[in-house]
Amino acid sequence: MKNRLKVLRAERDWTQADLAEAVDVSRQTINAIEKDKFDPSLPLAFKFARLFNLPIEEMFFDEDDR
Amino acid sequence: MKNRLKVLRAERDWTQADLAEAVDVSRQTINAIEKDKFDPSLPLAFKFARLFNLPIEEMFFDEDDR
DNA sequence: CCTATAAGTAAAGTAAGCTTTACCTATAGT
DNA sequence: ACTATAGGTAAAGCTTACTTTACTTATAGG
Repeated sequence: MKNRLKVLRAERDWTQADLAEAVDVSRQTINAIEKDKFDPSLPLAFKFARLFNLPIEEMFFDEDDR
Repeated sequence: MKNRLKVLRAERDWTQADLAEAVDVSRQTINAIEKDKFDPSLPLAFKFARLFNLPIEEMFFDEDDR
């Protein structure tokens, strides 16, 4: 599972810590997701979607889908 | 997190076992998700989305969103 | 050179997702 | 009444998501 978090963050000039606070997880969790260490839970994916006002499918990409 | 799996299944006349097989999880997992015992992982949500050809946000609903 | 800030990473622990086995209940058909 | 099929549920165990603490590296500004 790939994602666009780093870019979306950059567009807003947010740090990993800023984003972590915004969706209420630890900074390490954001780092791990950006580095593809693991996938976010579905509830967390919804939080990102709401925060960035984007559909989940436009921020997270299932490898199998292509 | 609520979901429309039961309805989507009914529309296709599929059993929980059928759906489980289609997305490659156990029947108990489908049952638990339908009964809101837990949320699916994001990868599993993507599988449902692909299977039913629907955006994730049209099958799963974040309670906080309203 | 020193300091501050951002990012990367690792270890240990808890919590949530998911599996397997197994049993129980409900409904429908014979 | 018996059988088959679908759904509900529970326990034990494994894997993955996430936390906390803590150390490291990179960059930029004084």
